[in-house]
Amino acid sequence: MPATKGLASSVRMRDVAERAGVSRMTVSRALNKPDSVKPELRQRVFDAVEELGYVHNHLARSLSSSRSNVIGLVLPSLENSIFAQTVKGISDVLRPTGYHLMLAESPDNAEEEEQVISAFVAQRVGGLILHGTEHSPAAVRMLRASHTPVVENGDLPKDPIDMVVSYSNRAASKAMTLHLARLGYSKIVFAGLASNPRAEERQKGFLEALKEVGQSPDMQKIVRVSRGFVGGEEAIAHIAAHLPDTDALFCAGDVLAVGALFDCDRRGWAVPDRLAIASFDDVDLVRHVSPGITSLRLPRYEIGRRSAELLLQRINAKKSSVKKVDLGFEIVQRAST
Amino acid sequence: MPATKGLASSVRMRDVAERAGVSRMTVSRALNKPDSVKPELRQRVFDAVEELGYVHNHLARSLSSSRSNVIGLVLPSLENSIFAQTVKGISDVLRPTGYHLMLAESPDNAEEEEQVISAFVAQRVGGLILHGTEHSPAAVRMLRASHTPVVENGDLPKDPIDMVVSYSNRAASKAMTLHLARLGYSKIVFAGLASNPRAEERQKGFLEALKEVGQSPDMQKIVRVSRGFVGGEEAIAHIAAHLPDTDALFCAGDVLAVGALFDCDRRGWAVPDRLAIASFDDVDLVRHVSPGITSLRLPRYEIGRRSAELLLQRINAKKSSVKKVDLGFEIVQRAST
DNA sequence: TTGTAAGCGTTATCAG
DNA sequence: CTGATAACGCTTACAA
Repeated sequence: MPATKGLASSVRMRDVAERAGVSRMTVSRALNKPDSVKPELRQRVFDAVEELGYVHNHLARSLSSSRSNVIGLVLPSLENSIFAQTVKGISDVLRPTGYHLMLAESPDNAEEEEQVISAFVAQRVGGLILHGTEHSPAAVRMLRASHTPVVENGDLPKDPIDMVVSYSNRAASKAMTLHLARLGYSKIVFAGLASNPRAEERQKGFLEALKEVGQSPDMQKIVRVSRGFVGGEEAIAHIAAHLPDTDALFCAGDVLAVGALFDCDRRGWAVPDRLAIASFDDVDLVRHVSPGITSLRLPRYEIGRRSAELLLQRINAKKSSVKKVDLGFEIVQRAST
Repeated sequence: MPATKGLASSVRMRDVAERAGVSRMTVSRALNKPDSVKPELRQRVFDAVEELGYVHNHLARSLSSSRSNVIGLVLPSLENSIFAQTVKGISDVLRPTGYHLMLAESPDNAEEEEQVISAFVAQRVGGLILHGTEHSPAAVRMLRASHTPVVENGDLPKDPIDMVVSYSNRAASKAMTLHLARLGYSKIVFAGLASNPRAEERQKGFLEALKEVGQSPDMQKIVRVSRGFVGGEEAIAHIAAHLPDTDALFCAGDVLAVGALFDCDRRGWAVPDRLAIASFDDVDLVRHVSPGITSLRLPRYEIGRRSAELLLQRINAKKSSVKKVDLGFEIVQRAST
């Protein structure tokens, strides 16, 4: 049993207790509920903690109390800075509460996500925020069985695991397409990444809008491209080669749209006269290029804030009322359309 | 003691043991060292795990074994996608080992970092990777006292906490400045963010290079700007107003450089003829703008990979030899200079 | 190869 | 307000 190797740390609560001349429980209380301990003893405890360099063992605390102070966040990728705002929203809520946020990256596929979720559940996190919208049945079962409070962020799923805070990818995509139609564009092409559930919703929204304005929801108007700036170039190349009369390009992501814009520049295509460009997700970059790109502004920060709030409410079992929050979106019209 | 609220999960190892008709130890072994259990029993255990939806409790495991399977990573910000590669490097090493990476964001100041480090130590992580280079004395004491293996990433500090895997900000900055001088630029301005230790090292490198080419290390040649694209605009505005004969701008970050390039575009300044632009950190964006921006390519992925490797070696107490790894950098010459 | 007993460092409970 | 004791769920050490 002696911890000869591995996790060291050595100083235990009992050491602090001895040093301060009190029982372990008094130390525990001084640390967790300072007001419940007489000022004098409390001070002795704090001094002992300081002198010994004691660091509370949350492992033991969680095990014993059946409560964790960590919230897990699963993100599909860190390459995309769009999540930075969501993280900030979560942190701002969590900071004053004593909860800590730990994130893990997981590719956008249910199997790998299951590994990550499983690791978080194994650590018995107090709650989980998931960006992915497609989950393995095993992951869902695990989450439900463990009663881990969960908030999903990436879309408004039909059958949520637990709580949802998001916007509708389909509605946003549809709204932008209608916006383009209203501006007079009639040959709109949609460029998106290879299939993931949110990308598909965005496609559906695009097609729905076409139908609504009396056009055939033609799959030919959808181009599937690679990730990154190069994806935008691919979209333009496709248009140049196969759909030359296209008058507007709607990209399912900022980076794609900027890549497309750069490529138009190189080709001498005037934006928006030869081709209008619109994008999904209003990151800083799209308003700094020229022309600025018309974009969908999504409530990234707010999603983080509300997610954390709901999680804390559920954990503290105050309200369990709210299950689904649709935070909407906004169209930012710029010079590119 | 009953877990009436909070962490639920209910299914314990003993439940699995009963169901499989074996002792808890056999379950434990089947889970952790499958080969040490007879195939038949092992299968019974796995079946029971499956049927009951059991998820291993790593809290209890770590507490009991004094070993953790999580590695913590502290990043100054997620806004900057430069860290995505480092995270990938770490993940690639960790994935096959059963270790899990958990990241936390911490602003670039020692006090807030201390909170985050403290949380990780409280969770008794198996190892820690820190990007910040400036740490509070308390944080260092805590890390040393807990014997947590630590790798620092952001620079090559004089007095490392434990291990270091990085490049030299000063050397990189100096090399790029000398590169510009070699190309014939003689009125070089350096634009950087408000002070953090790495930013200061970059300034020093710039000034050292100036001295080396026989120029006065003049603080007037250093502009302090805001974060983001707007910082690049500020740099150009400063040059236009106060240092109009500047022939090259060296930005201590990509986004700054791109912001500067965009602003030159708007002003009708030809790059590199009116003004050459170079940047720190070779992200995707800088080679997609036109002209492509000359940049310092830093070994982000490799830093992650080596950091994780060193950490695992230290944890497994194989080699404790390597303490400091300088991974260098590379200058990528493009059309902007 | 499997089982038994003790303990990891904390907190819940209840008595004082 | 403080302390003794028994868990929390797992693994180490040792015995069979």
